[in-house]
Amino acid sequence: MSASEARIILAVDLDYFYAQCEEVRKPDIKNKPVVICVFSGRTEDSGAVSTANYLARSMGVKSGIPIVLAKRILSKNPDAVFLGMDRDYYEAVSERIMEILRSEAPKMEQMSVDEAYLDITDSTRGDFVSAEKIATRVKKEILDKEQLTCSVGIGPNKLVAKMAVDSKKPNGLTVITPNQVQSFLNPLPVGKLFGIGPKTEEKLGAMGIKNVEDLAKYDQEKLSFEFGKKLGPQLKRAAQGVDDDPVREKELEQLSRMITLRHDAGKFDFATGIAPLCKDISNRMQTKGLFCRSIGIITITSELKIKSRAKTIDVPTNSEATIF
DNA sequence: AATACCGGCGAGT
DNA sequence: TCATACTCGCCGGTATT
Repeated sequence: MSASEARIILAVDLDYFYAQCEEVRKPDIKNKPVVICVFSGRTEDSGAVSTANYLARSMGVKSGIPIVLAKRILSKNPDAVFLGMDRDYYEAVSERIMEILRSEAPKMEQMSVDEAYLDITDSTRGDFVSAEKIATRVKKEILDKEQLTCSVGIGPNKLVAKMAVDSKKPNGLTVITPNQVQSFLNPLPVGKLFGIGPKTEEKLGAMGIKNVEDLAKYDQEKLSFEFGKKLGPQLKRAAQGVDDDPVREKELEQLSRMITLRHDAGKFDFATGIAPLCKDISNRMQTKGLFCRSIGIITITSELKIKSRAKTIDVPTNSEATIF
């Protein structure tokens, strides 16, 4: 790669975001275990934990576990706080923070409500010491203006920046320069590599690939055969810390609305069940001035199997009736 | 042969 | 029953042009 292509990418990740937002809003819960819940309404406490503050995490409460399990874990902790998710509030906080980040670097890509990448190649002129100063400034600005901590990772591309930010949380700042990339990634188990989840980790393990170094050295042809012509090469490149994906603002391409049915379906009246969801989606699209041609429905069965059906129409729409 | 679409998975927050 | 609500990307297969 020529010197002109070298980049410096900064990844920002707001710490335990929903729970931290609640701590700012309700300072009295700051030193208690805080658990943000998505109540499904099936029974009293059915649903899952969205996120939890670090005190709750230290006791074993983490994202995705059932609320009843979290309550069991914290049952000896009378001051534990369980709050329903308030997405509108978190999104409002997020928007203000994303504005701060955008003002720091115009090349900004928001990945989710609490994560973003900045391409700071230009303002640092390729200097990682200068990059670290920007990171410190960003952290201070978010803390001063919103009383929130975040973690920052800096690397030569999005993948390494992401791996760096994940390596030290909360309130972390990790810099990985190009000549540190291999020693940083090599010893990690492949499952820690961004993009490799449980299924892929299992399959790689069966092939004798345990850590990132094993994957980085593995035969390209065999990887392509096992994982396809896209994912195969991508896996090896990721293991080598190579990633050319540019930082760019992405347009929202999918909007969805999901609910848990109050009871198992048996026979289910789609007309009454789906109508409110169509209305929600239509409202959101009209607010954002969006139109769509592809409309689908997804169901998840009691065995957690996914069934989906989709249609593409000729004339773009955002009308409730058409979507319905 | 190229492109679009479909349904199912996998991954991440 | 312990198992939320999103969003994005890829795969193999089929349909359309």
